[in-house]
Amino acid sequence: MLDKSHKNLSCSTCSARKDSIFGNYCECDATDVDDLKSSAYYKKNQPVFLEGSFPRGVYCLNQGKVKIFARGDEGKEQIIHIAKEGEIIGFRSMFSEEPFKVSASTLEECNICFINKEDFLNMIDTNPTLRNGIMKELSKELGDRAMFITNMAQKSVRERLAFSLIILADIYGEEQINLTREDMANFIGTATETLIRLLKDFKEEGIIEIHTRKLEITNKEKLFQIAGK
Amino acid sequence: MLDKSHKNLSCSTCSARKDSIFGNYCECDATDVDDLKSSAYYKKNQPVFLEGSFPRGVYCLNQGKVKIFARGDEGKEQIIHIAKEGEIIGFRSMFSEEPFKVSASTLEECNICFINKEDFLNMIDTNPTLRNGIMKELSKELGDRAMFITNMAQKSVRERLAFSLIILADIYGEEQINLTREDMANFIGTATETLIRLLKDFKEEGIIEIHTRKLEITNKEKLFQIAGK
DNA sequence: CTGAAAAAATGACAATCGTCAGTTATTGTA
DNA sequence: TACAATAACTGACGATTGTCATTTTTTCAG
Repeated sequence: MLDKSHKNLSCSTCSARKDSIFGNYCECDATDVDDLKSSAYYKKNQPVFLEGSFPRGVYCLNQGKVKIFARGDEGKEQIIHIAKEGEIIGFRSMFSEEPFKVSASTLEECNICFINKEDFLNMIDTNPTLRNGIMKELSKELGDRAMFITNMAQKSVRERLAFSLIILADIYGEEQINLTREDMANFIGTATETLIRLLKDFKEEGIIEIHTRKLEITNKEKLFQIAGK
Repeated sequence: MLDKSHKNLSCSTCSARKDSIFGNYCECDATDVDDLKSSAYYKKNQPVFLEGSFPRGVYCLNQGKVKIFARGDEGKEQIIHIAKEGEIIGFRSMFSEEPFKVSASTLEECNICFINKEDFLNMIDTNPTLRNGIMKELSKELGDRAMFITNMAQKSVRERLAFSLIILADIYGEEQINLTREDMANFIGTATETLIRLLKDFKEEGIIEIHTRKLEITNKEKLFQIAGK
């Protein structure tokens, strides 16, 4: 259970900071950001922002994971990205001056800081290093999405599952992968039933161990092999 | 046949300029850019830049269409985007400081201008309007790709074909859509044979007319209906 | 601790779609 | 204009994957 007295959160002691854009690109004192931000506790499955709405600022993840997803025509979620500690989310629509094209929702308990739109844009304007970091980030993501699209279009579901498990293992790090079957299916782009069957196959092949909700990868080599390259 | 004496190209008389980032965001005189750029004629199916290489600058399309594509594990192309007159391509990897994640190749005869990396980055640094335009562009594309991924993952090939034809009609404007079946299949994310069969269906349903290579859309309403929303 | 609700799992079945193998049509060039 | 090369097309077939219906397991609030 996370500490809900979120008032205590401080950028200077934020353990996620080292992995963030702020940590990497901003020479400025952490206290500069501290004064601008507010913090909030989010419980599991709580929306952070919604497709179609206009951004009021950016969100910086202190603790917990957040899914970024779009909805298909029949309302089915397609998870585009899973953000972890240190990531800043929701800044794209601020630059494009469009409403959000995607929604964000917590996958577990989270502590999330918020920086106001004007303050953030002001930081970008006055801090070239931060600005370049953001541009680098945007460009990198565009490259990643090109690969994501290619995988979606050309790989079988089995291959995509292997590929996605590698990505998820990276996101979850030391922890075990902890997603509902539905979320995982929506990340891979398949039906929940198909995912469940394939997970069973992987288990029988000794690639993963299933501890109810949590997944442990026992043969990463083979995952790479199935995913292709 | 395009004029191959590309030395004549000038930004101030460039008909593509009004649709470009330069036209929209750059108050600076067109002659500023003119002095920096060089121009070149590309014949059909000529590479502009290649996945894995490092960018030396950016390319601005004066005339013609260019496909942007990634390759899957077995070398199969996945077309991510088709760029038309006025678009600037190849600037993402310059910011991310990574090699190109995608390749670009002409789909027809093209005239393409080139701006050196240093000159372009210098323009970005000194021109906030242009810079914001670029950031807006990057963000917009990220939003578009989220939708692209969702379509790929959730729509049937028939739905994706309808959707893609709408996009292609927009890109080709007054002209008729003119792509090889293979390129079109690689854009939609399907096998060439499947595409051909579906085009035949669409023709029989009175949605398109096929003039050998060129496609004409005769019932756009129905395309929207099939594509979903 | 218990029961209701949510999630996970299984089975049966059909449709979509990719693959392979071969034919016909078109294009570009000598 | 002819011919070789490339692209477009057709047919047959099976594997993959989605859908629907149902059962089992897990979660969580009272």
